[in-house]
Amino acid sequence: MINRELSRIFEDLADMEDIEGNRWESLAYRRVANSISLLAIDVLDLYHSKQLRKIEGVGSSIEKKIMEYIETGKISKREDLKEKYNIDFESLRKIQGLGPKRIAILHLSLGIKNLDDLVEAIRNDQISKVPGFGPKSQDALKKSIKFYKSSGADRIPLATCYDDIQEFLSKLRTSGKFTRLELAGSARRLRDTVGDIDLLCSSDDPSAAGDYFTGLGEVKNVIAKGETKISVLLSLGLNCDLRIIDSNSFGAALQYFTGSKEHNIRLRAMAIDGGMKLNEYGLFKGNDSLASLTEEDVYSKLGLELVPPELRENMGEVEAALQRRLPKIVGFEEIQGDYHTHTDATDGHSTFDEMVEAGKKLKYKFMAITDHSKSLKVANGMDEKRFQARNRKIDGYNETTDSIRILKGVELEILKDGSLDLPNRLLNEMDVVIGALHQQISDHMKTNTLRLIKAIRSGMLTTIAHPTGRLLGTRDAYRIDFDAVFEACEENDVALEINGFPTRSDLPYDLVKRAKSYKISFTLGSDAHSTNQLKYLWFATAIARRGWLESKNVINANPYASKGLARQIN
DNA sequence: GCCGTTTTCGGCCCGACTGTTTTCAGTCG
Repeated sequence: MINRELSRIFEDLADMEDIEGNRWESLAYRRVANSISLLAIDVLDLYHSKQLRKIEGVGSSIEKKIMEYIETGKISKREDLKEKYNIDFESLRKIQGLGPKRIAILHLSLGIKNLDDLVEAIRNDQISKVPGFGPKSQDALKKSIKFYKSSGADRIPLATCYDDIQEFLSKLRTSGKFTRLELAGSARRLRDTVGDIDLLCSSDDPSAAGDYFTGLGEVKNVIAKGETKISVLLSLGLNCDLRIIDSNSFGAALQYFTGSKEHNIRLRAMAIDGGMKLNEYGLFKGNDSLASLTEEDVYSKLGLELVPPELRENMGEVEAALQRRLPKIVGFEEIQGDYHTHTDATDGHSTFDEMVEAGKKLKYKFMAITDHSKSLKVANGMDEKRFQARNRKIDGYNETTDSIRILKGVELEILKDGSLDLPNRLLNEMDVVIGALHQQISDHMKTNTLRLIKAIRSGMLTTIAHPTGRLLGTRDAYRIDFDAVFEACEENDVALEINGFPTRSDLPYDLVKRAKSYKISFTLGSDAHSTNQLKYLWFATAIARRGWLESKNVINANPYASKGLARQIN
């Protein structure tokens, strides 16, 4: 996958154009760097299918640059600028407080090219003597470098920190220092990964509230502290911004700080077109405030339906809201059970009884037990004999209770040649057959795609498990022609899984939205390997919401769900 | 360099905070 590399290259170009004073080119490059970094699909595949222009912000000039990069490994414009600015922007830009301009000043005055040079210059007390810098700047840079080196990855899966965030929120709420406190930013939009935590509050005594906040035990370092904005580093390794807001403009502020940036830019441009101005204090016409108390007011005065936070990505939601055609996205409370769980019969850590009890406690109407098939040896995958015994056990259990129905399931290996890991006579007994690629993945798109399509056409699968195979921060999506796979799913009544396991989050939301344009159903699964991981079903639901799915698209939200076979409802 | 329910040209979001400044530029979100 070349996305990360390309995204870095355009950031690099943006930095150099900034120094050159070409503000708008810089803006264009930065936009493209951002939209490429959000893509789950390989830009290389978009190149092959001649769809580069479909990437947000890619016009003719940037399209040419991407093609040049793929065909020659270089972009001449960048090579030219690199002659002039031989600087490692990538590492230097990660230091808080260093932007392109200040990096350029340090480069011109001290010859600083990279992080090592910067550390050396600080050690020699050279920075504080550069015009525009001073002792405070030097000290701040020294601190930033220290924090950069001690911190790990910049974004972490939402599901791995969401409990911590909620706990932190509830501690703040019960402190009595705030009249209102809300989560904003990408965590409120339920993006699959978060880079920092944005909080909004109002208080009768803002200054005392701010002091309370910076004095918390969870706060490791205070980065900035003003009257309305405080920025800190939390001990759980995330930055946290707290904005202190007048309660009269809470709705406008909540809208503003929930983002996304791209969504807000669209809204503010709309405001301008209507002779208005939108900022975190409200929607204004001249000096008159038109809306500020609630988010709904702001959207309404702009002529829009209230857009759910999960959809605010500038991916068509503004147009839909304008035409009052926003989807009624599936509700968390509509999800009646889990389509993907494991037990200690294979690689899980909880027993069958423990998992079933936990499902019952969660008031699930159904739960599919989908242990691995025999070829996945590392997970102690089960053969036909073991599955038959397991199926009899499930039948026996279902006789004893009406409160939950346990579905006979399997996460089935799709073998290298696209054939299936277990015989049809066994698969016909199953309620849920989730076909999965785990082993012997090819670098060739065609090979992977044909392998999947052959399995889909077998007539035995109900669902494709974690379709892209990506692991957040570890492994990119497999190279697959997703449109061809979606088409095959549509033709053969096979559903797509949305896997809520934190490092998977697969399908990613943008591909969910793309798949929705086909007549495909979706199953949500936690992929829980122990009872305490069943909560990941909630995050699968979050992805479904971000992918614009309605309850009719999601089998788990459907009265047929407990009958098992996904193909029954298509 | 991109983009279009006014526009294929002329715009391009907006404000807080910081440090180094005598009024503002750079950075950040």
